[in-house]
Amino acid sequence: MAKLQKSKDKREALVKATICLVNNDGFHAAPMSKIAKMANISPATIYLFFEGKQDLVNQVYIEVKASFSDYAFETFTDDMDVEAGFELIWKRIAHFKLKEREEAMFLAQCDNTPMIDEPSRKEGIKHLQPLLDLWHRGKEEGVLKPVSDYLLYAYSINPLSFLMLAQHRGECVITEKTIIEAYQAAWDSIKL
Amino acid sequence: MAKLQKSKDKREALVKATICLVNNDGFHAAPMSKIAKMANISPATIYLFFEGKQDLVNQVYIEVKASFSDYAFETFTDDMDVEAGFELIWKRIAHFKLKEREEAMFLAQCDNTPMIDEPSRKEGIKHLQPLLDLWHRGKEEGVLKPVSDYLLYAYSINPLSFLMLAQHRGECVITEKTIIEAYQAAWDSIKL
Amino acid sequence: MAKLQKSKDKREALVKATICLVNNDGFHAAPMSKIAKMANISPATIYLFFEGKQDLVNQVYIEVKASFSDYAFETFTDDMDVEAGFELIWKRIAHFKLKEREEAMFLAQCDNTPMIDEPSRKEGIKHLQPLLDLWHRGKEEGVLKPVSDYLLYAYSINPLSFLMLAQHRGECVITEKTIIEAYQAAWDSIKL
Amino acid sequence: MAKLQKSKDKREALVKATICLVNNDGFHAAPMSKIAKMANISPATIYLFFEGKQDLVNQVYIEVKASFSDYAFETFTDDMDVEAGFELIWKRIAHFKLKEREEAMFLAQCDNTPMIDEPSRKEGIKHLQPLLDLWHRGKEEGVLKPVSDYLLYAYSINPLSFLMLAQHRGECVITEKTIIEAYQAAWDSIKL
DNA sequence: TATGAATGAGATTTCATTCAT
DNA sequence: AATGAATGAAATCTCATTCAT
Repeated sequence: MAKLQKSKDKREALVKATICLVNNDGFHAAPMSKIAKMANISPATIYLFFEGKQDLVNQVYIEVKASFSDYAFETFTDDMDVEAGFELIWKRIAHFKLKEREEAMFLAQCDNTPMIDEPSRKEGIKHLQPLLDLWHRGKEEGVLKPVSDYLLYAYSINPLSFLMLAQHRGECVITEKTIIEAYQAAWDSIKL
Repeated sequence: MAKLQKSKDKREALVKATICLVNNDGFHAAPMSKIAKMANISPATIYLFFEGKQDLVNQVYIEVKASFSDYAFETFTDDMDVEAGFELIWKRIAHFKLKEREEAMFLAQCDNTPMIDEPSRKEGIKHLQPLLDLWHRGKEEGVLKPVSDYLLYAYSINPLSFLMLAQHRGECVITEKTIIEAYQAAWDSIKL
Repeated sequence: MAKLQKSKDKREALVKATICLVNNDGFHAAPMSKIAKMANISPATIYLFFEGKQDLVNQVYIEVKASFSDYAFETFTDDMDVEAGFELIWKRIAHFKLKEREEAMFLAQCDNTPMIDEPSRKEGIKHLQPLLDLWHRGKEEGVLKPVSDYLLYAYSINPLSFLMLAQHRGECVITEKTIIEAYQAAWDSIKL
Repeated sequence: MAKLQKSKDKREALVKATICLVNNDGFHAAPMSKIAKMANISPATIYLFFEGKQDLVNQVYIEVKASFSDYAFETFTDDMDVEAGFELIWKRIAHFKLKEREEAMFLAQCDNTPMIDEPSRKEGIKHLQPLLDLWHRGKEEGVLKPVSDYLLYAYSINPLSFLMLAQHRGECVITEKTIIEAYQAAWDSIKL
């Protein structure tokens, strides 16, 4: 049990290190040796947990995406009305991005880069289903614009990633007020 | 003259090859040797035009960003009223992204990655000034929401990049109808 | 322990190979790959011990210089009178140059070339202090000419390097008789 | 004639550039392209004057050595008595090294490095014959120690190179007084 | 004669991965 | 399970040299 714990700790450290290095230097400047050093383990040990670098990144992506989705939908139930449900989910997402900046940044980079392979990307997206269902209902009820989910996502969810990145580069600061304004913009863009 | 032309051609080929390879494989999987091969020149020749790989990518970014901005603002004059001006610029941007998919993709990846260094990023952003001026006017006139430019950009411009990427991955198709819907979402998100 | 030993052996082999190749071909014709091959290791392994080629050469220089100085001053104590002390040191130096031809040759090349960077050169020279102290005393006692240490070194110590090089090129042979004659010349040049 | 002059100028510029760069960076850091740039000609043009880099360096060596020897022996005639003749030559050599620092430095580096090939080295040494003849006479007359020419050279001539190098590195300054002291040391080391 | 452009060959260095322990 | 050492393969970059003009 203690051993198993230690093993989990190592894996956890690896995941953290990967996120941190990829965020700051990009995939191409995050060598395995650096990741290992930052996680305080030997490079060779990485291969006990992951098949290789691609697998490491893929798995980190999937896990972070899952943790992101879990957070986003934790308080949501599908009996909520569409606007309330959307606001709830949106705010949870925004909160996650503020609270878990490192993980959010990592996802943003993964989503705009050929860094993750297709199967893993698909796997990561699956968790968004509750939101898609909600949107489906919203369109049926005439609350949301009758446009594709990609469009809804592009306008109501994805902009948060852009704001995150800008903040990370020190170009702007995201405050509580920003969040309120952003939600308004998000909702305005998709509501009918 | 003929020589100069040939030299320009080589540079041009290099730029094209860089865009293409980075789009498909990412910065880390676009080695100089591959870029050279695709441009049909010797790897050594790259260094006649660029100081190194970082410089190559930086310069390509700046050039593509400039060509993007030139296109976006070509028909815009600052005597237009805010909504008309915005629609004009927005549609030019959308058109550019449809027409020059490769270049647009490249920009999307650069803008979401620590691939480009800070000075080059700054250089690339400078060209957006006319849009920022228009927004400034829009806020003064009470046509636009009184929020930061980053927010306006995140909600009205950036979503197009997301749609581009999704299309590139084969997840969705962008049609004329999509563009109309997208414009509506964009304008709804920022108009007062 | 066995492992550590092996690691030290590799480093040792690298140092030996560097000295040998630089002696015969010069810095510019001693590529890392050749050095690695001669030391029977992979080129990549060099970088486990040294930061790069410049660091490799610098460190080899410092080590050889230290080993040279250690030998030169091993039997010297500062209670010896000046002439006896000088003769002792001089002969040790001469002996070192005859015995450790490779190392002596290497030092000669380093000392006459912009091959070693300034800090390392300074580091290497530090070890000569006992000789400088002896000379200081010699000048005070009126045994040595009241001239700068550089002059004393140039005339009493450095000529040995020239003879070494000439012998290495096959131009002359250094015998015991040569050493005796050389010492006489050295002493004559600096004694008052 | 004008053309011939221009051609000679180019060659001259090449020689100067080679000396300068090798002095400051060493043979290994004096690429043909840098030499060409410093001489204000195209790299290709070097090959109109020299067969390649090795040939360039060899020829520069031979020329500088010849110019050095010419200067050294210009005022010497073999009817002088040994001490006077030696003093004359020695002082001319010292003067050359002070006056033509760049060229002297270059020779010092060539003489301690596997930079020059054997035939060229031999060629360069030939010019020293008058000094060797003088020494031969000096030994016969019992004025000089009966030791090999290499020893005489090592102790009476070569030390000047060491002083030059030390001065170039900024470690010491050679003044008129230094020259007088150095001559004394030189003569003391070889006179019987 | 002179050159700017171009390059093949090779130098240095990096890195994902493996292996002996 | 865990690792430090080691490395093959490949990446970036340099340079002496050549070629078309």
